[in-house]
Amino acid sequence: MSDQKLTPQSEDFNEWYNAVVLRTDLADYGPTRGTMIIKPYGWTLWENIKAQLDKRFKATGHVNAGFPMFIPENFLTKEAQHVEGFAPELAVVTVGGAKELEEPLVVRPTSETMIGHAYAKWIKSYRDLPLLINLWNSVVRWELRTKLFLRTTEFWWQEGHTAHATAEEGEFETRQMLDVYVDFARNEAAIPVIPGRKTESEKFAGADTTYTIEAMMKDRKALQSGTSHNLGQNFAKAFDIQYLDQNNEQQYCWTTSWGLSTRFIGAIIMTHGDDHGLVLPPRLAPHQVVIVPIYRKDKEKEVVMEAVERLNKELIAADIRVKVDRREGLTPGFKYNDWEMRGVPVRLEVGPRDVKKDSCALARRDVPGRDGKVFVPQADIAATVQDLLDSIQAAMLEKATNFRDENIVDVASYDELKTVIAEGKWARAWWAGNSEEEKAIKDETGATTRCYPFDQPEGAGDCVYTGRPATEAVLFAKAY
RNA sequence: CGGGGUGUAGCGCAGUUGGUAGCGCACCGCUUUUGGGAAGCGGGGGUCCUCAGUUCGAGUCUGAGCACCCCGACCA
Repeated sequence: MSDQKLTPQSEDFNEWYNAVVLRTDLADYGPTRGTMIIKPYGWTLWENIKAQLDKRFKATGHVNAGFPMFIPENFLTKEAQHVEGFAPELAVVTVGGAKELEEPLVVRPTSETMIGHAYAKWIKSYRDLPLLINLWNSVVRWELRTKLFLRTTEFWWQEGHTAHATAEEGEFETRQMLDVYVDFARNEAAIPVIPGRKTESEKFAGADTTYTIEAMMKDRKALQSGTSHNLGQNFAKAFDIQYLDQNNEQQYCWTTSWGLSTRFIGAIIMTHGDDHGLVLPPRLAPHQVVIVPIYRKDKEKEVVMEAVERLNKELIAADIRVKVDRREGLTPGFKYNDWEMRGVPVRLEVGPRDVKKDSCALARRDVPGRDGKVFVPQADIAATVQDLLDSIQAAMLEKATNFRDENIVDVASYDELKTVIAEGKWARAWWAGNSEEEKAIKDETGATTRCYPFDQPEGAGDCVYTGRPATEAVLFAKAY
């Protein structure tokens, strides 16, 4: 339960974040370093995220499956880039059933290799393609520095894995699934992500191309919130995923993978949260409406609760996720603050005075305090609340979009880039540099390339760092 | 894995020259309260991070170990 005020974001964003996660009961620390217990409130949010994504995956022809958590160690070594990328962060099991294992087992950091093994067995002919499978699971990466939701040793996610007959189909799939993430982020989470392509140095280990959605947090740091990889034929060759084409010739498949994790909860927290706590987008919030009854004596309680139950039923009947706060011994004022901290989009208050007037109070979370409170008739409450939820959802997206746009600056020189980054903003610049030059910029400014955004400026220009002719602009920002 | 810091009730902390552990919040009970973070009274809760040492006696002194946090390097 909540007690005192939170540290304001402006004072210490990091402390604000940790306190919000713990005090709103989204998550807790696990007993071993870097692990996270996702509590029911956080898990319900994750379930709502899952439902929206899963719906979109099914609509694009994908099916779910379950794959083993233990991967034979030699699988990881088959794709050169992949091993190099993941070797430092693997958890390895060497003992099973009290006996030393013949071959150590890697706890999956991601399932490309296990999928490669299976797809090689399953795919024989062009008739078996495309193969479109998604996994909902958890993976383990031995991170050195962890933070709840953003980077934990074990995290939950979905990983899609597909195999196709042609390069074009593979690329189409990779882009299509990034579009799914963009649509989900914007329309369900009210997060105006920027889709784009990663530079060479920021690519997934083993991918030809990595696409990303980048989100701007309230401290203006960037958060990579979902990725989609075109794996080309790299894994197909490493795992011998071949099919016989119409001409009776063996061909290597073209594979993709794409993932979005519980990190996205961190994106929601840091995109919308304010000094009062969480602000959850109505479409994903575990509770869309909380009803707080107000009464003093038993006689008041009786009439108030009668109205509360009636309103509750009407909202449930309209498929609105509603919770009645029936806790005794807490003042209404306490409950207002409590649910505000937990980010519930709409609070509905009913007291004796409302009962007399057939009214109730509606408070919208995106406008905290008394300012966001209006009195409305009880009649047609479901329609009134639904309108309010829609309007909150839209307002949150608009606010986040404005914030994002105000904090991205086009820069024409390296000096300008340094200034903009030092101000905490993102810089968009013409770019024709290589990985070493990216590294140099990171060392000097702390900023990394986030992506070549799909939304590009007109024309061409000179690279902000090297002065070489550039045809693409890249986004620089400090990132989580 | 480097540099710094911290380990005492669920959380935040105090604990004097070494003398047998306390405060606030939270929790439980009762009473009065309840339209923007209520109050009184009564209660429960501790391997003082671990191990070893010094001492009649260690939360306090010594040594070793462990864990966590912050800052860097590495990463969804």
